[in-house]
Amino acid sequence: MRVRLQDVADRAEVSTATASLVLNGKDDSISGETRTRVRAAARDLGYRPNVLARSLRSQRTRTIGFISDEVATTPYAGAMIQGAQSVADEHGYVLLLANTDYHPNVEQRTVEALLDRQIDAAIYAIMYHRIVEPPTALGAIPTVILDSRPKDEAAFSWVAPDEIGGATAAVEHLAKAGHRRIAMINDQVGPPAAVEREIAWRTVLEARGLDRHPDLLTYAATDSASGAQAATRLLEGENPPSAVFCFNDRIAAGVYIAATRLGLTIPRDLSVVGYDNQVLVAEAVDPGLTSVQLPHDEMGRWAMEQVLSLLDKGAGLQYKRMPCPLVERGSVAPPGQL
Amino acid sequence: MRVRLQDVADRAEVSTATASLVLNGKDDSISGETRTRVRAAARDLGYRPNVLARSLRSQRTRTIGFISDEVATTPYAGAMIQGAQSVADEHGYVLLLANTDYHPNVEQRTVEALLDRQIDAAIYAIMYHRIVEPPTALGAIPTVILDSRPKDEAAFSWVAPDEIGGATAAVEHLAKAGHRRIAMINDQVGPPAAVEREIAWRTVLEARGLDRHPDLLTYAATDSASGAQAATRLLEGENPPSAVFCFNDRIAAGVYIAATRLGLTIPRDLSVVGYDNQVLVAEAVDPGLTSVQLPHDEMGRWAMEQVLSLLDKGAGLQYKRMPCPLVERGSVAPPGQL
DNA sequence: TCGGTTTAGTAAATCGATTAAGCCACGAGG
DNA sequence: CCTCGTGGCTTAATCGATTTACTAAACCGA
Repeated sequence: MRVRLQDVADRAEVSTATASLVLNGKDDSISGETRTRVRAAARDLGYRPNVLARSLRSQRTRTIGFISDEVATTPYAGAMIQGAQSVADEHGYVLLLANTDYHPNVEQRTVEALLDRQIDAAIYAIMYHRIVEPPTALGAIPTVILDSRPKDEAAFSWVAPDEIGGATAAVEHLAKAGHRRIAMINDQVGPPAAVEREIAWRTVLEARGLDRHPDLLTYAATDSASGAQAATRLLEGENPPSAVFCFNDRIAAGVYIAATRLGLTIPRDLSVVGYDNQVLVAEAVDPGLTSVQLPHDEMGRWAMEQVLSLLDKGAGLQYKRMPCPLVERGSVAPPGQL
Repeated sequence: MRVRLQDVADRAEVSTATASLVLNGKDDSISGETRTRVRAAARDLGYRPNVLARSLRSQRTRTIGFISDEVATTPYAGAMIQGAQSVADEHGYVLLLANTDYHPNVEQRTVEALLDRQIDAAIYAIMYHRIVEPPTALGAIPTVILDSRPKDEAAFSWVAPDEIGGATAAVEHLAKAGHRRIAMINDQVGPPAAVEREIAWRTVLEARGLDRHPDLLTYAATDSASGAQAATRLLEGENPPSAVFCFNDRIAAGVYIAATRLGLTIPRDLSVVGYDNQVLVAEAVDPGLTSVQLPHDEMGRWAMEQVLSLLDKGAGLQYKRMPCPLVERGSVAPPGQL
């Protein structure tokens, strides 16, 4: 059996009250001699408090619920969990994991399972496909939304990638290299990220007076095969672009495939920029893919910090667009003389 | 404030004992009329038991600790967490996450944080780089080792990929396509997985009487740049292989890069098989990479099932090598006439 | 009518802490 | 000599459930 406070108290020949007071540093009114006796007893027995019992009394569990719709499906979630977990750890908190399986009923059930366990607060990490509306049950505790925006932006703290900034940097990078015909292959499903990246792309073209022919915009599913198809359409069209900005790295990989099949060399004949900076993809292609990094770890950290300050300092709601830095590899060069 | 059992009891005009008995189905000695009253009260008030209080009494928290050295670093962990989490969920259990950061002190600390929270059991998921020795503190509760083997194999249940089977299938696949000079690019660090895959490769070559020239084996770091270097060595040697079996998909991606630079076409001039089946990599290259799948989800599920049966049925220790199926794409063809 | 068994429910202990309130002895002040 | 204050502890209530032991009333057959 585990050592209880009672055991410590017995060994030090004091009451549990005294033992508790000493071990929690509220020992103003305890004599130095007793203090040492209690501490020695605790050390000798290897006493560790039962957090359950303490939490029941204090009404705080130092546990944060992490609710996610795809803990595993993408490599994304991992980095966010990692970030959140490490901040939690620094503050003596722990993460309780839940999974919604994209299903409202499951979500309802798992959120309740967390609340039943008296989590102090929650992080609702729904991948950035949509505007979310967290289950009402979460209204009972501080909740921060991670990697997405709530329907009611004033009701929750939230953090999401600065898509506009990231996409702008990507397109500017191409423009600065000298490209005047910069195409975009966007996600055909049209999640918020896609909408924002497209706006940024369009804005840069306008601001710089670049070619804005409608053929320069096309859509694809977010896998490399679809990306290759879309790129082929683009490159075999009447006025092929000299650079392509892709919704994600998988599509960008498809652009590589299409380019190679058409006898084009990257970056000599075609420059490419991706999004997500999936190292696995970006380094699997040759030359390495220049891509915009999604700040998953930072967002996870920010979310947890925000949760804790909501909890400890009773701070107010906040939201943040986390910068998405451009990671340069070898897929961008000045346009060739075609 | 949350609704307590007391509130339900008050509303139904019974004692908390009766309310508890009814709500837990131990109502043999409670009249039908009272039963309905209690249940109605609970429903009306939306009563949900406080799991903390229950756990304190019952000494079971229905919580499993998931200890990992890289929750996020690889996309692997996600799938294992996912598998474990979904089985846990089916049984009304919940996952408490911890992170060792590869650091024994941190590990010690976080494991204790979990034990302080009275987890019922643990899964110790250390990525398959090494033979592990879980912290002794875990001896106090049932523990299953996931994706690796314990130093003392008889002390824990464990599950790891069947590397021998997977690698054998990969090399056999190449041999059956007609290749007689099958090279291997292995991980230069030499984790258990590398050792086993190399044994399997060697065994198939021997069994089938294929070329076993020492030049056919070389080593690389597990990224694509190093893979490309190693492949270049191999292909520019005196007797280049017609097929390469790679320790992982990133190295395989390097092989693609090297082949292209040398003017070789995959699979016409060179067949390639990878390991890990990282979809992101395997589909980013052209043609798609044939690769051996690591059964992360299945291992996660198995580990959790084992944990729960240790817990519920007091079952005995077990271990399992989970099969690694070969996923065929387009990177293997019969050898050309060189 | 009486002892004995059911039936239906309750009081109270318990899990392992925290903490407000109270008690006792001793020394100082009036 | 009595009271008051204070240092140094302890007692007991509390958090929200579960569960054992017990009671009170109804019932039952002789």
